[in-house]
Amino acid sequence: MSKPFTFELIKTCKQSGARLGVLHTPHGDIPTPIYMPVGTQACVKAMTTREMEEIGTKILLSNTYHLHLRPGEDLIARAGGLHKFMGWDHPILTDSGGFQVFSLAGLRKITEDGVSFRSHLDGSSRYLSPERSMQVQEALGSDIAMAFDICSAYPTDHAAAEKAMRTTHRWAERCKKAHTREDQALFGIVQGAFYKDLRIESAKTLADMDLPGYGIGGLSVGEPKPIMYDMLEAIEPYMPKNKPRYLMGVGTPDCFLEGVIRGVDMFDCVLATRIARNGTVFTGSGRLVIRNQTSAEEFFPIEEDCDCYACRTATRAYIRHLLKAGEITGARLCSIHNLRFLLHMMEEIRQAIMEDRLLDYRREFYERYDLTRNF
RNA sequence: GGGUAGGUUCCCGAGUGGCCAAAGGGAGCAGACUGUAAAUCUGCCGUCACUGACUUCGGUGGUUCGAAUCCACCCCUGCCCA
Repeated sequence: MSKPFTFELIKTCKQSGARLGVLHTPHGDIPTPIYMPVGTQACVKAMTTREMEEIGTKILLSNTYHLHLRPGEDLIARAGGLHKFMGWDHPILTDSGGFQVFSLAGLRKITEDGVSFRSHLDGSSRYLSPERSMQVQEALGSDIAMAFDICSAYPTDHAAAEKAMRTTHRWAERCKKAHTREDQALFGIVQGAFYKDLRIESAKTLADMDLPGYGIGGLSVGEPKPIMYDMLEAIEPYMPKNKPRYLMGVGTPDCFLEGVIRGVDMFDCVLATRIARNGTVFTGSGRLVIRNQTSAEEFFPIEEDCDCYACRTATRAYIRHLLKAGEITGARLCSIHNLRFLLHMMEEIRQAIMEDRLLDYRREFYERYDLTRNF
């Protein structure tokens, strides 16, 4: 019934080397490069699944850690799986919980076997391991499951980064062994912090495991962007050509461009929806803090040429008013716009790759985009 | 007319002799945000020549080394009684 998971590399951009492909999953095909909006708790904050479809979302991300704690994977399994539970009949990727272990530092203890931590909800003692993460993700029934990994902070010394990376590799093997669902792909995650030798070793080690796809983790955790780009360039030659590469947690317009040019196929990021709720929107000329006074009497859309619902129906002045008044619709309109902005940008990037002119596209983009109004 | 409670910085509201330019909210103005403990968090919020000075707590005058705080009178507001 369910098609095997495959990645089809359609072409590489003659100008930039960027990749154009299609990911075939049991819940549909995904064109790459792709941006995956994040719906941590089985919901992209402030958005309905219908709206997610309307803005052109092809796949979204959800989270093992959060859903395990609440409502629990068993309940979701009884509901018929995550797709049915949340009313999303398109592809879903679940993160393994590895990043939560990282971002909730202080509440956890990492051993060779796994991680014990305290629930941020009620303080109860919890335990996650590669096997447990696989078990939860299989119960959720996502199309793509991520291996349970260890994400190092920036900066981290070489020895600690190496140790975390080695453990991540062993855990990836354990994930592979524990993973049983044929209709779910398991992606490994490249680690190695900010050391090229470690990154390369990680890429090679994971490539040898012959997994259906690979995340690039541990980046965008506070390091300068050039360092992140260096890491991408270092591992690119060692990443399997016929497997999708997913740069985890990255989602600014310039990072999309620079990532795609360095061989990345997939991105996810909470930034778009988070800054939306906090009153900031993406525009082709840079970010706009629409919550600020300067937008109070701007009786025109966030972007005249944007096709999103917010830009078709609302003015900046109105959205600012809603945000200031604490009306949830303000956050919703900004979320719709920001997600659409990134999804649309990826559509343009794919088109540019198709036409072998991604470097031209990048130049044109930067001509309009004010990098001092970036992230 | 009598009694009573009160008038504090944009708003609400603490403060009742020095540690007060004055708690705490709110509003306002900014900043942060990249595999979401985030519709969150942080900063500013009397003026200026800003490690100091000046103006401010209904008004005027007084007591005191020193007053938003005590006294006198006046103005205004709420409530109660006639």
